[in-house]
Amino acid sequence: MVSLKDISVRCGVSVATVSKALNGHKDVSEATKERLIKAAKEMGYFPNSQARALKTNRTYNLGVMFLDEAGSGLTHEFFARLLNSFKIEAEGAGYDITFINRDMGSRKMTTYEHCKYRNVDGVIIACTDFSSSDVYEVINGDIPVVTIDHTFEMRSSVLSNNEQGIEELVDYTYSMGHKKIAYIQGNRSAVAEKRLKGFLQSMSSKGLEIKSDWIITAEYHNPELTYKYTRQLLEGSDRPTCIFMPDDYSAIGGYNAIKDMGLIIGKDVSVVGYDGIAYATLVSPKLTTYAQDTEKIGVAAARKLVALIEEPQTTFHEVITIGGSLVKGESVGKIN
Amino acid sequence: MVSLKDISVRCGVSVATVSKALNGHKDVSEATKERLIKAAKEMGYFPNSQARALKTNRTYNLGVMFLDEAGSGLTHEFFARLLNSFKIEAEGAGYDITFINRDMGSRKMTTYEHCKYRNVDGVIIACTDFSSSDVYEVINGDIPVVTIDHTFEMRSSVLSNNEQGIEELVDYTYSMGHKKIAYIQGNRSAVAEKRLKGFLQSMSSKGLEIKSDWIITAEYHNPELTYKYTRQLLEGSDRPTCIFMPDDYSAIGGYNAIKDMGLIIGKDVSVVGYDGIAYATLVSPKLTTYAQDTEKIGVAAARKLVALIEEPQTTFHEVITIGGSLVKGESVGKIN
DNA sequence: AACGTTTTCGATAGCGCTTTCATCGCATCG
DNA sequence: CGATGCGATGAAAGCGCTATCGAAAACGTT
Repeated sequence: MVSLKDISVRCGVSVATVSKALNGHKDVSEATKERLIKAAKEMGYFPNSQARALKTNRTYNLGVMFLDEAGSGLTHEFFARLLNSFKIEAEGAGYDITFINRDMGSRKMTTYEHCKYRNVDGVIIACTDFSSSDVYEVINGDIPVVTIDHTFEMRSSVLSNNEQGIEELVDYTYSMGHKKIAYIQGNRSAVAEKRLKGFLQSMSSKGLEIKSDWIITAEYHNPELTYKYTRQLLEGSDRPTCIFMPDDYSAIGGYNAIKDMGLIIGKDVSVVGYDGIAYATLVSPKLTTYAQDTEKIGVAAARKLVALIEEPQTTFHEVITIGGSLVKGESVGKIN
Repeated sequence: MVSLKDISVRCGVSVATVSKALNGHKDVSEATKERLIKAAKEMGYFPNSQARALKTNRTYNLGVMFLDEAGSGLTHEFFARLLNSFKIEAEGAGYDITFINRDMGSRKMTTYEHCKYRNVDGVIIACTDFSSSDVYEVINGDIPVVTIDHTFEMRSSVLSNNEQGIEELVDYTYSMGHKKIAYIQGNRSAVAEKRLKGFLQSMSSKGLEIKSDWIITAEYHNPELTYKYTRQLLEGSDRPTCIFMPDDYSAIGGYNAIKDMGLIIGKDVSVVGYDGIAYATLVSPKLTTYAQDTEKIGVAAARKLVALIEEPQTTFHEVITIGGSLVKGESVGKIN
């Protein structure tokens, strides 16, 4: 590896001057600056990020914290898309992405300790158990943090407009004539709570009856469970005409339940998802859902995090809400 | 941040001794070792990975190189699952994962230069354009590399048994009575070639006719294109009884084409996918496919890469093939 | 008691970089 | 012409850590 010293020797200047020239300081003449930059390029110089980090205490590395048990995590399309846009935006700002966890190798450590060990400049927390002690430790630490879909006091977060999303879905469903709507929700979480609130408010503002039997708690990303509860709902004597599913993926479980019972989706029973994943437009009938703007969420999170790192004085903590959009599929039929 | 020096001061020993004690060297007495380790824990000490890397030239960081244009990449389930298991295995061995790309921020650089900049100990290359100059540069560099689903001379790789997978699918399809089989394949690549070879060999070994019109090149992960070609195949006067799709995801495009034409999957036309993604068992009818063992592939890649890094003398380059398994869904019907 | 051997520890150098401060030449000015 | 200021450069320190080597201490042996 070619170092600053190599360049300095070849050009007959000091290491300090080379460093300044390459970092665009102004106290070095244009002439030598040009000469040194040219030499650096010719010699294939690249700075050693470790050495620089050691000196400056800045790694230009961002930690990504998320849960990866139970096959979720990377496999989760919402998260994958989010991470993708976050990554692109962060890279554009000059930051790399590193996964942060607890216990790397034989070295026992908490996630926060891991952050310290790697010296990440900031952390994004998404798709995880926000009540875990690992999250708590990071939140209360001194590293800039942005959380996704969960807010903490004195911290920044990016949220999908979950409440409004559900409301729009209820509006649409109602406009199609549905009055008997069941609601299967995901794991207990801030997101689930927001959505449930949106659902309940919207229902009651329309004067629609909310049967407690029709509010069911299942799990996100679990089609089997949704399958089970969908059957349960449809086997009752009083059937809902429309069922809200926890998310698009688990909605497929609902689809299968309905099909298995010999009913027709969008005619006998309508279905509503949430997320707007790619499959939503591929399944038949196309799923009516609310598309979260994962790209915007990722970008917003990256920008906020970078701002918190680079301009801590002039950056304030805030809750950024990103709107999504209703996707009218074919899974909600008209009722007369 | 508490450093070695802090510990050394508090315990009245030298920095060197503390370092040795914490790294388990044998030239320090059990007594002091114990004492120092205890103090380190009490003081919340964690080594500074940058400083260590600077000295040892080992970062315990692995670079992941993959394409993320065109919405593929992280969103690709095959890759996401692969990365997940790779990550878990690597972390178990004490390595972190960092994404490696070209041009981070304003700093123009090739992927290889990025690796040098971050000093990654090794690189895994997957899901990318293996003919790109960026890959070429890394392959010819001096960093340990493992490639997925593509082999290079003098380098290690992990492959899915693509050839055999397709053969098993042909065997099964044939056993269900199919003789008129069409084959839609993905982008030109080593994988596509292997699979095509498997298909052609298997077909001819059974004496089945291979119509050149029925070998179509589409794209991986592109349901729209598969939709188009599936229609094209079925609109011809001579219809295949079974169509092989590039992958499970694009198979959904085929499903839709068939449904839109008023035909029934598994009865009028049979469908075969490839990959074994989660949706394969959720769509209806369940997709017959060949499940790649992404977990094993990721684990094998991580193990090989770590071996190449840690025991370069006793590790040889090899091509590791990971077997998958036939998934009999409901999309291939019996023909009399 | 004298010597060799082993164990335990510390001083030191240096990884590659940035940053502070001193230096020095040179133009400017009263 | 000496004082002043300014632009350009370099010497040196140090970030936190590991590795080398030599010193010192402890031990065993005759």
